[in-house]
Amino acid sequence: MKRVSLKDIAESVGVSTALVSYVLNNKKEGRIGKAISEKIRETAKLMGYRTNQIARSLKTNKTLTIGLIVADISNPFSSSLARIIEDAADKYQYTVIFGSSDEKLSKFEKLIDTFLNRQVDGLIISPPDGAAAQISYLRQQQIPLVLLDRYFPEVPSNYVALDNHKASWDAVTYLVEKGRSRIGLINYRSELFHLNQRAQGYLDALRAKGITPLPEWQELLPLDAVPEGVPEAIDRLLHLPQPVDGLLFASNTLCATGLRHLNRLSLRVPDDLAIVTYDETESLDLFYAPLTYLRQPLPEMGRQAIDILLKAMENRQQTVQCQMEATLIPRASA
Amino acid sequence: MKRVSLKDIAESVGVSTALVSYVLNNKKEGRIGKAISEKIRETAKLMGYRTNQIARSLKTNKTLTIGLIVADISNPFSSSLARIIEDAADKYQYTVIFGSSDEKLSKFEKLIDTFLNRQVDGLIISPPDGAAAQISYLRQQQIPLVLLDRYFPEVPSNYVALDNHKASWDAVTYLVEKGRSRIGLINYRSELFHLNQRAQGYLDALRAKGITPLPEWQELLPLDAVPEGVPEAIDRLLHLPQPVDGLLFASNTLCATGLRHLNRLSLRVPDDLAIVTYDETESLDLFYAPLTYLRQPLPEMGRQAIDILLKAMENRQQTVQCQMEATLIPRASA
DNA sequence: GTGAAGAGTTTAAACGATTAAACTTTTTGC
DNA sequence: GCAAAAAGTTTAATCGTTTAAACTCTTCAC
Repeated sequence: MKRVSLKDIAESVGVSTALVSYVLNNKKEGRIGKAISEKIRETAKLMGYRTNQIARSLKTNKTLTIGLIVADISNPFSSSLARIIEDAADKYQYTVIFGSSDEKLSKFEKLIDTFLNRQVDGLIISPPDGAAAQISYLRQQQIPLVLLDRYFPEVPSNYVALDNHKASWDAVTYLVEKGRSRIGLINYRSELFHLNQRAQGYLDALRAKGITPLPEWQELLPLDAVPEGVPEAIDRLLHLPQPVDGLLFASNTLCATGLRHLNRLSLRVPDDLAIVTYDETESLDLFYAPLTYLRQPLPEMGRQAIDILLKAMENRQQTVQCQMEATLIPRASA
Repeated sequence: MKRVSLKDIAESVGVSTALVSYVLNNKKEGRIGKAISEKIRETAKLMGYRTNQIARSLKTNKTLTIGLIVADISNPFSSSLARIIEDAADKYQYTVIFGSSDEKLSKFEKLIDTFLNRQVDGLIISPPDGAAAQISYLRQQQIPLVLLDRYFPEVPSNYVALDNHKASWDAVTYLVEKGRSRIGLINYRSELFHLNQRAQGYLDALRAKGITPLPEWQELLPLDAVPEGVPEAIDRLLHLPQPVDGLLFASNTLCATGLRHLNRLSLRVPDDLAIVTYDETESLDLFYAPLTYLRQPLPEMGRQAIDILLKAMENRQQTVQCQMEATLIPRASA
């Protein structure tokens, strides 16, 4: 069942492959005989022709493919973005290949390698900790790229990210204004700038409100120790001499794990503990006190990422950096 | 910043491109001079050579790419499978391109088209309603493929799917044995075989237990009316002259929407209403009565799908059909 | 009638790899 | 010493497109 090529059509119609190509691509408008053009189209359809995109890519040096690297496609945050990017890319005929780095630099490098070998036209990347050098290499190689969700302030590059400092600031300010004064933060232990910004915003907001943040209010967990780590962290925060009365989760995963644990405790949200979390997941609704959360504008972020990427693919010069704002959605938990 | 090709290396070293190709691909082992082989490798590294996978694909007629079509990559069911498939594919050097059909035949056809133009080596597909003809076409074209989660009993093809009849049967039997006698089912209105099996298993299990299922116990919702539909359906079931005392959700989305509504009602789960649902999501844990659910063996399903696909890519003849069993995980809701 | 313009089509190279087959040089056996 | 085998390397075709340039007819103006 050999696939039909331009040549097959050309032979069948009795013309050159060039003509077939011109007709099927609507090039040389008007300069092609009506009758023959019809005949070619017909024959192509009849023979079930489909463009070999690989051959075309080789010749045109465009694959119409975008590489998407996320931390973990099975995380709702990533998969929501993936969906938005898929749709936006599709509008411009682009197809998306994806990979999950699992926050591991080695996996990340492997994915970059694979995607470059496949000649992707551009990359949308949520880089893991330590990927600054790779990003900088890609830029130097003039690979069109946009960082999404995370970036490295020391490495110039396009990015679309949340203003995490402000988001944390808003969340903490809100908690303080709701009367909380000892506010905990559960975050990852990592060098990732966006996570540090989440911490910094938290600290700065507390200080701005005249509260001196205690070091023990901040719980930092290794990236790979969430299931056990979060419950322990919560317990520590609740067993301080002065237990926290407010809590901010720095990610959906931390929060989901945390809520499961809180469900088992006797304390009551929000009376004993007010909670705000980053990110939106369906589970936030089902907790007995639906969670107050920081909504990231994912649709805008995804669309912006594609827009910037497309621009970068045309013009490799300029750098676009896009800071988005989170919206605090107040609900029952705080 | 032109990319480096075999030719560039060949010229730089002063040999033919053939030799460079042989060396870099470790072909013709032993038949190549040690010194020159070293030199070539060195130069390749120095010049930053990377294989142009597009050119290779054109020649070898293999793209090392798998097309994955799901209903919606942002649905946790799909993205979990995507992740498993990504990992399994990666083991064999395959990359995954994906697309969401949104349960629309037209989108599905477009995706198939795009993926075939891109010469994917094989397809893993969760087909939407009405896609039987396309599947049958693909088979006739000898495109290696595996259906996942759904299949068409009238169209022979490889598939990996749940034994949905048994899963529903188990769930209903469990509910009846827990003392429930009026059991509702919230399902989609569709021709999709797997959904019908979920309904059929439900009906058969009731009858096997000597219960005559009332038609009004079965609520069928259009695929695009979940947000409004589910609450209404629940209300109808609860306002029957003899309200239902057990309920089975046929999917994670139906359930998530349902739980949100149930949270607002005064009735108590499981006392007033026992619930079982298909699929696993983190939100099931956070409902005040953690949900009893039917766990699909996603890791096995994903791995099997890749296994079968790889086999199909070698040998287009045989058809493998793989029925998996769901596990009922009893928890607080029933 | 003739040269130029226009219309319609073909030629042929190129993209960057792979690989069978051919070729050249060295080694080996006797 | 010399043929044959082995070792090492090159030649050249090919995959299926795209596309500039060349080519061949008509048609038209004057």
